[in-house]
Amino acid sequence: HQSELTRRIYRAAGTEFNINSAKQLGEILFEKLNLPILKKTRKTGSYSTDQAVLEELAREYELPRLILEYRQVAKLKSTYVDALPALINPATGRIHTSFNQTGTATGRLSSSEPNLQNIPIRSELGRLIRSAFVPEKGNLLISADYSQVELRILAHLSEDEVLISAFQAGEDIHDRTAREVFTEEELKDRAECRRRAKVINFGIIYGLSAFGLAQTLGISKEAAQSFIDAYFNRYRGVRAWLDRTIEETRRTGYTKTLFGRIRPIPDIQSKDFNLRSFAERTAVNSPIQGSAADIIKIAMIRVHRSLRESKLSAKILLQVHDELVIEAPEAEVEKVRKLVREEMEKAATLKVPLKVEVNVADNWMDMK
DNA sequence: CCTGACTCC
DNA sequence: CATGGGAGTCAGG
Repeated sequence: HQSELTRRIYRAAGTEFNINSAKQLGEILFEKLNLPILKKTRKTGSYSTDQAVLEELAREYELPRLILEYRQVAKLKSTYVDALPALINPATGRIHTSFNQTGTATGRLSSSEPNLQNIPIRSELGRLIRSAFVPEKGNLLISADYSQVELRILAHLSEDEVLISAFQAGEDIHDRTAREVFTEEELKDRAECRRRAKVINFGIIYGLSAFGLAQTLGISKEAAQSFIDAYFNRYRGVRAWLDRTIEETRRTGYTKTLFGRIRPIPDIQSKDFNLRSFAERTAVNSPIQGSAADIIKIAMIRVHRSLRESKLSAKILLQVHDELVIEAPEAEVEKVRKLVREEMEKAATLKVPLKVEVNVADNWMDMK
């Protein structure tokens, strides 16, 4: 645990210091121990000690490895373990978040005080925090999440033939991209190819560059560029849509979601390359992320209405961008499962089906 | 109050 | 030339 980690860090550093201070840590790593300076921070030009830097240094040195572990534990403790119990409302015995409906640029909701849209799930230790979220006695939690909703929206918007046929056939989209992009020889390591294809698929939605892909996959920029070229060679419709969307945004000055939500993108006409590049990535991402936000909002209304009309007492507890968490009496679970899937899948009719995964458990950790 | 770090989709 | 979209919270300074 944390105190043991702290001792080991002081020993590796050869001195005691405030581990939470990026400034002090930078001085220890790069001035006292003379580790290689891989990156400076953007605004202040100080030594970067971010995750990517520490991970690279951790290949050769002990201290950065310990710091990474310390930071993970410290964050989980301060943000969740220490903070959440104090926010239990004595009247209800529950934590109540605020959902903000006008805070984001794309139409997503945000959640605050506390943010229940960023409860840990990826790390083993972090996941344990989810097990503290439980339903009332006699009830169960139901989680319903849209499968690959943003890539399905991309398929719809771009009308790309390969993407559409993959989703219509119910294929694993990352596997399909792997088969489209990589050679027979490369595909012998199927798992690695799928992992890379997944990074590419998501990256496309964010306007990924060869440099960014190279960084993420730990490969050369040239190799990354050839993957991207291979992707666009197979997904011609996606390339055309990206180009068309940027061109149209440049002309009109705004982007629009499937349901008409507008986001002004003034920088798209900037002469500053940096500003304009950010604007172009925003212009392709916003209609995708924003349409997904539109769809789940429609789904929330449909689910709520349908639960009421069916005289069910199940309640929507949370929305986490592509997921709804519902609390239902055990006796209602089978009905609610079916109802939620249907209402979410029918919230919008696209050129590809919307698919929803439903899971049930007696706590939020065991739901997947 | 800003920055940089960590958490999520 | 810089280099993946959208958020919130925490600690340090």
